[in-house]
Amino acid sequence: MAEFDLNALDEVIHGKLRLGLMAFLSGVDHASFAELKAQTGASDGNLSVHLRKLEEAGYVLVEKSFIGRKPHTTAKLTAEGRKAWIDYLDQLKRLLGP
Amino acid sequence: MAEFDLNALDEVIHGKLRLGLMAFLSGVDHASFAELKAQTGASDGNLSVHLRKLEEAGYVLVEKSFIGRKPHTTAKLTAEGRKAWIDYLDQLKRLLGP
DNA sequence: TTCTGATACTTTATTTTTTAAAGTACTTGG
DNA sequence: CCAAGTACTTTAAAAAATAAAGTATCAGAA
Repeated sequence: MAEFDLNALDEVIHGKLRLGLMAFLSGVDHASFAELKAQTGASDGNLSVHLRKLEEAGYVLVEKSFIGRKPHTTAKLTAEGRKAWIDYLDQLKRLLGP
Repeated sequence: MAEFDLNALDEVIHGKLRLGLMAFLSGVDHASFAELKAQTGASDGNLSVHLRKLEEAGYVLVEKSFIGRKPHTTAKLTAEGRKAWIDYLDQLKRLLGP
């Protein structure tokens, strides 16, 4: 009964944009909204929405501050997020085979 | 401007269930509806829908025949599907890093 | 100084996907 | 024959992704 265990693939991470965000964030300490936007090519709206989902899942920590009067958002992986990322990668490898 | 090129990730393949189907089909010559269902754990409805999407994309060839009076469906990757699969894997590797 | 365009976001609405539910058709075991 | 199971498809409902519009600030040009 050795199934291809699809349910083990983390939904939250699997979405394309979020996958890109996680991949990028896994390689840096933190990143700004603008950096994430440039790296992933996402629209503002998309980025905002998906960043929030990752935040709600506890995978990224989003910090909002002001530079002068302009809002400035930075994101970084949480410990939980890093773990989820590693797990996701493991599952993917298993799924994709040898 | 070296972006994480998310758009290069094939939408059709990326969906979880279809990813599982492609992964499984890439390792066998062909498979029956029942085998695919067992391997992926998908419900009948889901499998039917996603199999059709893969078919519409030209990635799998679905053949329907009768064994006695019962319908029997088998699926196998097309050449195009195999290529798309390899491309997908390449893109994924690139995205996920080193 | 006032207008224009750009940055930095969020919220809401629209569309697309995914999943779940129900339905059809046939077969097999009791 | 009847109940239960296989093998699907179709339709409807839920969830997700994308796009559009809106708020607020800033920076440069007229």
